[in-house]
Amino acid sequence: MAISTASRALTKPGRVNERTATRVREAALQLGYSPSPSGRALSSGRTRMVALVVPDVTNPYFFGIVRGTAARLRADGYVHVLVDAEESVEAEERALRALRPTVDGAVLAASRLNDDRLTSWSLEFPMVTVNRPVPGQSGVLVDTAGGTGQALAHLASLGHRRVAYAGGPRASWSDRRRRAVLRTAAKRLGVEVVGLGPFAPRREDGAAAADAVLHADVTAVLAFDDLLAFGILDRLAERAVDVPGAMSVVGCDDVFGADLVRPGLTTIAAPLERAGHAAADLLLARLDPTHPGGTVTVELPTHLVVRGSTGTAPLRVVR
Amino acid sequence: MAISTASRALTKPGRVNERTATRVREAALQLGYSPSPSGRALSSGRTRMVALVVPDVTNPYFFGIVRGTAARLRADGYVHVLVDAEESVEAEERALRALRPTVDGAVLAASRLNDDRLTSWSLEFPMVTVNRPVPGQSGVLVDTAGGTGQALAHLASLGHRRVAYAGGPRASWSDRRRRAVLRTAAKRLGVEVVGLGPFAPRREDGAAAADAVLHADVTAVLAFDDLLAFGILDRLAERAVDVPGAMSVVGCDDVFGADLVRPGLTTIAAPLERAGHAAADLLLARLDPTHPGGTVTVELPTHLVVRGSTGTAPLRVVR
DNA sequence: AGGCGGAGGACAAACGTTTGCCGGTTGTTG
DNA sequence: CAACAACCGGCAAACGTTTGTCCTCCGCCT
Repeated sequence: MAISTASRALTKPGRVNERTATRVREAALQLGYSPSPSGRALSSGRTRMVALVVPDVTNPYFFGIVRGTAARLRADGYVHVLVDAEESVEAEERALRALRPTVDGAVLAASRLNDDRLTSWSLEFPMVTVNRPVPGQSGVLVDTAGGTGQALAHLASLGHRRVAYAGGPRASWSDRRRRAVLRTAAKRLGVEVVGLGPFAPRREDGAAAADAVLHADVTAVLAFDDLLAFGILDRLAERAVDVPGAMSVVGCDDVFGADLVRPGLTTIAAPLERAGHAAADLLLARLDPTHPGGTVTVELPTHLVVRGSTGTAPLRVVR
Repeated sequence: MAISTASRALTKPGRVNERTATRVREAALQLGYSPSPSGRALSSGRTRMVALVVPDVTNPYFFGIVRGTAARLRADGYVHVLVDAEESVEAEERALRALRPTVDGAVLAASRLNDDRLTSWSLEFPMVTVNRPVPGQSGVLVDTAGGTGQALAHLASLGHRRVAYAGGPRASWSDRRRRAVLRTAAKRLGVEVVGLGPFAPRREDGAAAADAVLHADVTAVLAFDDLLAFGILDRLAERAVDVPGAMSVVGCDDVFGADLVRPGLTTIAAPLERAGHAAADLLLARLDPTHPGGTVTVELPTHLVVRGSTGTAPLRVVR
């Protein structure tokens, strides 16, 4: 019995006589044999591992993505290495460099890399981005811009006529798209939108955002994300501004915690777990050599979750 | 120039002539050479990977642990594979079985496995547990029991005389220890403690817990963890019970969100990031062949974070 | 009977390291 | 000057797979 026969018996159904195959399987079972991933990797050049890079593992925004990606990968017998890029371009590149020989591909969520670096990495090994379109690359996008339009309509129907947008980083693709959508939606709905920011998508930056909002003479604010919205709520409470009585607040993403704050945060729910799932799906397709190439972009819809932080517009006070 | 010389030049400082070593390093740099992890793993039997198993990646309790573990591992050039055991014993064992040949060791956070299985796995490969002592194994424990005593003292000093403990799963080692600590602390402080539960450490179970608490004629409740406390707060709000006016609530762990709820949750802060760090530290020590063996248990202290959910006891109403 | 082809098994090379061993050169010491 | 050690480079085996190629049977067809 040659080693090669055993190998084929276990991995190439039909290649060897069924009787021999059975004999091999039984022996394997009895000896407690399981193939060595290292040996496999060395021989095949594939490790069945995928890197999942996120800017910050403790940001609840990424929990869903991590979970969705993991679930899809496991279904195909892949495992993933989770990398925390610490919100830093250097750490992100360091991780990619270190992991490139180890993994078959990567999922990059909300990468901080610029287009050039991203493109250059995408030549090195198969990767899929989430919320970060790269020309010529497959990716998953969450249509928060569409949700923003919906949120604005919601506010308009509540009687708000002047609304602030507490925006995110200028470098953010999402932010750019949302500003664009807001412009046209505002015109359509007859609502005035005041763009503020940029603010970092962190709770601490909510104070500055809230102050800017209060200064902007509006009755409602759309925050770049939920973390920023949390910070805005904190600051508004501190300044004794009633939510939603005097000010309505809308977040984005519906992360863990959005229903913990009081009042509950009205927010644009992003299907993050599905996004992770889709990203892994795309990556696995690219890793499958039998699969036709080509780049695909998946865009996932969002929906508005209305909680207590939005209400009818207060009567405008002319000052 | 033999391959072996190059290998030694890169990994065994001093073994080859410094001039040769430099030459090798330069060539490596120029050719963009980096050693293949697969080849290394095959030859050395070590992969420089570690499994990190948690019952639920979306539970904020584990964020800190993940982050701390990752940081410590990265410092030694290890990477980790994050596994979501989905709160299931089967999934946990499946993951361990699948990963055993791939990783050098494992960190098990809050494992759901019973002692026998755990001991049996610990013979298979090096592992370290967090909050789950296994005889003869290294581990990290967070002293939430001590914190519970502190919390009870806090409540006593606010005038509470009868306090409920909304306990966690019977299988939980933490829960058992905390019940024991509460017994003696209650005696010392002259406070009556009513043990309730078990409740699953999830927000949804907070409703049942809150109802039990309201029925127990107490003025304060210590919850098994923050998630349960969140659920209790939800239910109390629903039933229009003022917190902390009519009922004080104390959580445990200080997870993300504890300062988002209104009122802010008084809670026993667990140094989770340090726990992850310590766990990785222990594991790396065991993986280092030059390191003396022996099992170590690290116990980390907790401290009470007082927020708005605890206040002076209301006057007792006799009914 | 001779030729053909398919099935099934074996051989060996290849993947990229690490490491035990050997041997040559050089320097040191009695 | 001889003996010996230290230094340093090379050879080859080993790790555990996968896979291209070859070989041998065996049945079948003409």
